Order: sequence, then structure tokens, then C-alpha cells
Amino acid sequence: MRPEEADEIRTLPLFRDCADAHFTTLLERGFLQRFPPGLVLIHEDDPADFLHVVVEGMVEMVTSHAGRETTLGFVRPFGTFILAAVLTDQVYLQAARTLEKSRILMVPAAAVRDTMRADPAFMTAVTRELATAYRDTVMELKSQKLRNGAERLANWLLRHERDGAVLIPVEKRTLAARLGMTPENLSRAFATLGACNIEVQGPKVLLHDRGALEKLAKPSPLIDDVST
Amino acid sequence: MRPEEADEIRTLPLFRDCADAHFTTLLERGFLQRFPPGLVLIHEDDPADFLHVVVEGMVEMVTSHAGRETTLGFVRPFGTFILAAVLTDQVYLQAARTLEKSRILMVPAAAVRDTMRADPAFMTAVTRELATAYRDTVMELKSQKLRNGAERLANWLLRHERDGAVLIPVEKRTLAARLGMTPENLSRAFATLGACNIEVQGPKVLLHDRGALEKLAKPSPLIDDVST
DNA sequence: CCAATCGCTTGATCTGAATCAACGTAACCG
DNA sequence: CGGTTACGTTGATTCAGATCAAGCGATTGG
Repeated sequence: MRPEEADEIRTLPLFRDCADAHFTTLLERGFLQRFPPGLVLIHEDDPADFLHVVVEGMVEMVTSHAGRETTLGFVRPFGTFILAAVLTDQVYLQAARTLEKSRILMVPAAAVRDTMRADPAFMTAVTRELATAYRDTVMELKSQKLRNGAERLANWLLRHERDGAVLIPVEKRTLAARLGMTPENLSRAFATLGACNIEVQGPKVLLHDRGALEKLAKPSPLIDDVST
Repeated sequence: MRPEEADEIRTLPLFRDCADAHFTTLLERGFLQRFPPGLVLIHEDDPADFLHVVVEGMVEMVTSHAGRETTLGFVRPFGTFILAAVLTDQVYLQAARTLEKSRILMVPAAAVRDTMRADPAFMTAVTRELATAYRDTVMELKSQKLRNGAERLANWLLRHERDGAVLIPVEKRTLAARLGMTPENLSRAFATLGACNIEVQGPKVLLHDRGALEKLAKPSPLIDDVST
């Protein structure tokens, strides 16, 4: 791992408060691995043996049941998965698949649990991280139960807007799954938002009128202020 | 509070490992209050001042947005809410409303945080509790994104079955909101499940053929094995 | 005891989303 | 370079669920 990447990880809320020695141990007991795109890193129902830290690339959290599949979220540098499964020593509830060539730091679950026991500051950080993950999931659930497809898309766009535009970092089919709709309906949702003066140019979306989009999206800090 | 209730709380995963003195302090700093049915205990967007423990009765966790409202869950003795908001010292993302006459132990957020700092065993328990809450919410999200209304109802029935029957503890309209549908569609979902030999008698539902119901419900430990 | 209300159910209709199918385009590969 | 494949879009249709409306039965309150 490059030193600046170790530094990046060190500054994460999850790691920044723990003692130097403990942080070093976590890195030493971990493995940094490269993966090609489309590779399944963890499977649903497998025991949680590692805490994964995305150092480079992007990972998709997916879940399948009875022939259906959906995307629960994306993890980008320097996000982690899945702390909750590691802590409770249970199986994963979600699978993880690389969306691009990625480099992943894999920290053995036992190392995480050992460090937690040894370092109160780390334990505190773990607690805060879990609380945040819980709140983010509650927001996602609210979004799913209280909004329709076009509204979810509009809010996603608002959240990812930079300088009046959004560059969709994944295939649109993947974004569709993330937003809980089919690719066809994502296309139509984009068309619907044309009325709010958005313009789709391949993976790039121009938001010509943020106000109009917000009027339709009705963003709320209680649903959209994810910490990630 | 009756001694046997304090004992019940003491045996909860969240409290059973902390030192006697700390547990006593938590109880002493808390208030035990009675509330009539339909009373709003906490509001969305309010600062999280208390950790609530349901000692008697039942509470509904609800959330509203843009004129829509939905139920995220029920809390029965001796469940708690909302640990995550208390820990991160943030606002509530959900409101809580009594469904029946209830008695609630309200522990000041500061007391929870103090005890956490002082008692590693309690901190560990908090972490585990949060991890569990997170996993339950992920399961709920999966249920919502991967299943249709009838399937969600079928699984809810299977989960609450006792001796071949389910006694619905709330109004059906409330159950409908909990399952993410309208009261009208809940009625129709019950009708649909008639094909699996269920029989609805007011608040009581008889499951004459668990096998048939499971065939439709397709229950999975990765969605339905909630710890609560 | 009767009237009013409320919760639930059922039917009719409408809307949003999924599905099925076709097509254009861009990327990939032999 | 040409053919193939994959992705995205669009249209037509179907389906699930929401909405609107009406009616029934039980409970409540005057």
C-alpha cells in the first residue's frame, strides 16, 4: 500500500482515534489485494471473516432472493464493509462485487475484534460507525417506502451534483437497481425529469435548473443527509 | 417500577453485562412514565434526549414525508429506541407513538453516554445492539425491495405464528403500513393467501397449512431471522 | 336504545412500474 | 474492417398496487 493511502485510511472516522500501535497491527494483519472488475468479493450467507476497506476502485453491495436481485449501495475509497457482520461474528446479509478494477484491504475479523477489545477509542469509533450505518439504512428504507422512482432519482442527482452536473459512475442498469427500479424505468424517470430541465448526455447529466429539480425531489435532511 | 420489571430490563442483551452500580445509576437517572394510547413520544427531527425502554404496552415507529406516512416497526416490552440517535447525539429519524396504554422508561442520553464511557462491558453491549439493529434494518430493506405485498404478509404471518395461528396485535391499517401497503391491499393480500389455506377471523389468522404458506412466502434466514 | 363513528372489506378505476419486444448505437473482437 | 455483442432507449402491454367509492358490522356515545 502506498503511504498516502495508509494515511487516508488512518484519517477515516473509524480509524483516526485508535492508537498508532493498534492501527499498525490492523494493517499488518490485513492483506491488500487487487481484484478485476465483476469479481464477487463476499457472498451472502458466508461467515464474515474479514472487514474490507476499499482502497481503490468501486464495489457494489448486492442481494438476491428467489431469482430477484437488487443493489443496496456502492462503496468507494475509503469506505468499508461489513462492520456489523464482523462484530457479531455472523454471516453476511449482502454480497459484494467489484464494479471496476479495485484494490481492497482485507482485515481479519479477529483482528478487528481484538483491537476493539484492546483500544477503547477504537471501540468508540466502531460504535459511531455502526450508528451511522444504521441511520443511513433507515434513510434508505424511508426513501424506498415514501418516494416513487422519479423522486428517488431526482434526490440521487441532487446529492451527486458537482458544478451543475452529475457524472454517473456506474452503468445505468446498476444505478437503476440501486434506486429500486428497472433499467427501462430509469430511462423513463430521466425523461420525466426533463420537465425539470435536466439533460442527459450518456453518463453525464446536466442540471440546468436545480430549483425545479428540488421542487419535484423534495429533499429532506431526514432522508438524504447520508454521512457517506 | 416493579422489581420484576427491573429484572427483565437487567436481563436484556443491552444491559445484562454492565456492572450493577452502572445499571442502578441508569435506572436512577431515568424516569418511568405512563402514557395513554396514541401519544407521540418522540418527533422526527427532534434532538435525541432520551433512550426509551418500553416496559409495558406497545409503541409504533413511524415516519412522514411530503404528506405520506409509513410505519417502520413496533417496539414491545422490553425493547428500546433509538440507541443510534442517542449515541451520535443527533436528531431522531423516526417518530414514536404509543399504540396502547404504555409505560416507558426514559433514560437521559447523557446517562447512556456516561455509562458507555465508564463501563466497557456496556459499550460492548451497545455495539452489539447497534450491529443487530443495523442488520434488522438491512433485512427490512431487502424485504421491501425483493418481495411483493403478499409475500411480505406471508412471511410476517410465519414469523408470528403460535400454535397454528397468529393474533394480530395492532389494527390492520397499522399492520398494512408496517408491511408497506394500503389497508385495502392488505385485505386483498389476505384474500390471496386464502389459496394457502389461511383463514382470517378478525384479528386472528389461522394457518391451516404452514407448508403451503411457506411455499409462497419463501422465507429466508437472510431476510426473516430478525433478532427481536 | 338508537345514531353516529370507525375499522374493515369489496368493487371499480386509475396510476406507476414491470415485462416483453424492437431498435439504435457504441464498444469489443475476431 | 465488419460482425457481434452489450447497453440504453422507446413503444406496447401487462400487472401490482393506489385511489376512489360504497357498504357492512361492530363499537361508542348520547
